[in-house]
Amino acid sequence: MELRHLRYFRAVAEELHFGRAAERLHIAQPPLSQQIRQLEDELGVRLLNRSTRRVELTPAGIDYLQRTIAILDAVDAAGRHAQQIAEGRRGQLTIGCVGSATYSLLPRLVRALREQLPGVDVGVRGEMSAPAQLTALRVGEIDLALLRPPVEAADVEFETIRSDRLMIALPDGHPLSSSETVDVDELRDADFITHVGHGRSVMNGVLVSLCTAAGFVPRIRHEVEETSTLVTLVAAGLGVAIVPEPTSALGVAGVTYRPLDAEPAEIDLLAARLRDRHSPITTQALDVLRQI
Amino acid sequence: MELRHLRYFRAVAEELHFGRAAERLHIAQPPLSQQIRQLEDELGVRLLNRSTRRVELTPAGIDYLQRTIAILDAVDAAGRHAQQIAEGRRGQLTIGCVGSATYSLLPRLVRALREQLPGVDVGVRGEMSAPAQLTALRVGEIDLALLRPPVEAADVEFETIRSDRLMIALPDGHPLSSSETVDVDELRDADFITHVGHGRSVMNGVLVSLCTAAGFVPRIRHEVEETSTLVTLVAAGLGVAIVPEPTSALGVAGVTYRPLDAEPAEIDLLAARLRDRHSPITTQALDVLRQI
DNA sequence: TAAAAATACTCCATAGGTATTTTAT
DNA sequence: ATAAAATACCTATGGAGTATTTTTA
Repeated sequence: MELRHLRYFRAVAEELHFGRAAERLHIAQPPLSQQIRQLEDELGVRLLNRSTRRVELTPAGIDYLQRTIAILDAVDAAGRHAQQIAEGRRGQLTIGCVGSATYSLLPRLVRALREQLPGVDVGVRGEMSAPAQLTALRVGEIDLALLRPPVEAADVEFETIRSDRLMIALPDGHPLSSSETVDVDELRDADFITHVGHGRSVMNGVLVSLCTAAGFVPRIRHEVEETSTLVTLVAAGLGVAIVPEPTSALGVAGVTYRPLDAEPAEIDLLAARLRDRHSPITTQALDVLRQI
Repeated sequence: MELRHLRYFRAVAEELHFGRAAERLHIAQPPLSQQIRQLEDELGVRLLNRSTRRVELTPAGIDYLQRTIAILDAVDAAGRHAQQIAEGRRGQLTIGCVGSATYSLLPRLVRALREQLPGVDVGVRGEMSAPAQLTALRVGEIDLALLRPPVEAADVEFETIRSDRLMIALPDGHPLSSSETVDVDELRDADFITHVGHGRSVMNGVLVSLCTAAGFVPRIRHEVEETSTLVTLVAAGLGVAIVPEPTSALGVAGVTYRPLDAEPAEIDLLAARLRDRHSPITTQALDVLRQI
């Protein structure tokens, strides 16, 4: 049996007329009669009661027609889905994200993806350090990483998405909040709150290198896992923190942000994916990401 | 596209080897390669990544394989269902039944049908008079009727299923319950409870003809719609009733049944269906009915 | 270099066309 | 008498076979 038989049967069953059905199928009537008979012979079931004056479905034919339509639709749907998957418009996508973009860029990206790629099932893993994201990429835990430099990995492909101003997060009423901008030098005596360090957090490295350039070693009083914790501790007056501008999107009360006078004064946000396994879905996602 | 493409794709996708798949399909390898390429070209999607050393499914291919298997299974299922419908082993069947068999034969029949024709969806309309069943047959409300003679209808086909002893239903302690059997003559002064008459109930006709043959007119005190009501009224001492033996299966307390001495002493139970529209499902049902 | 997929070509089975017959109203 | 399905027969597309080449691990 072939789909041809089903397509022909559907036409005859819907037209209830071999001549018109043949016309609709752009074939002559005799081969249509033959194919229908072939189908019935193969099934061993009469699907149509026909005289020269009337064609009608048997009970078995009524059921078979419904199933035939469902099958033909399923064949079409299978093709469309395969195309969508090949184009990256359908499937699973899990995105990793550093803490400083988890509450600003990431939600906007997810919203845009849902809108522009409705067939894609988007998963999210926020508050991941850059090294953790590289590992997650390699083991397939995430398909796309959003992280900050410096990162080195030959098997990963990077793309700069945006550059974020470095800010100093101060408790409300802190002496330094009176000035428009804050110089790194002015932080010589400050207590710092950072993400846990030793190469696990990029921002920790930024803090150390900026202070070292200014000729002092930062006094780190608290190390935290999550950005939300970091900002909350600042609000509680336990210290200050250097953060990329989007962190302010968290909107924790009691924190004042001031631009940091430093060189460099900005830090990039990168999108990364594995160099091999260039799945079309990550390509589509990067397209959407660039539009934001 | 044809089912051939799906069958071939399934084989290759499951074997992940064109040579073995071709063997499994009993064709040579080159035409298999051609058909797969044809499928991919038609879809515009690469389903398999292949080198001379390794064949593997693309993400689109993985999805397409699942759908392919579902489609091929659906094609098989459609054929099987059509066959079952043609054999009367699948479909809808509604059975009408007179009151006196509604509580004995009918439940047994339904149980047997569920067992022997599990694909058949059995519906039931009990407590129907013979004329009502004939009408219901004609309008397609029921497919099979269980009724008692006399019935005349040229468009309906009858088959005698069984013969039931006529009984007299008496309130417990009724004088006549002391004898083993009851003669019609002894009922000359009895109050009768019957189904509503005037050709609507066969048993009503039986009562009248038996009494007329014995030379008296029965005193009918109550006419009821349902057999259960009839028996309940007997139990309440409001009168006696002539019923076919299976009515006793109702098991209402306070009623004594005695064989009736009459000519005839039995009444047939018939199965009936429309003479045209000989659906296979009613044929199957009659087979089951005969086994009971 | 060896295993396996792709290519090149050939052949024939059968889908589809044309002409005609049968059938039911 | 006529419309429409079935039958008979013919044609040619394309599915499948054989032989060979290409590719990559």
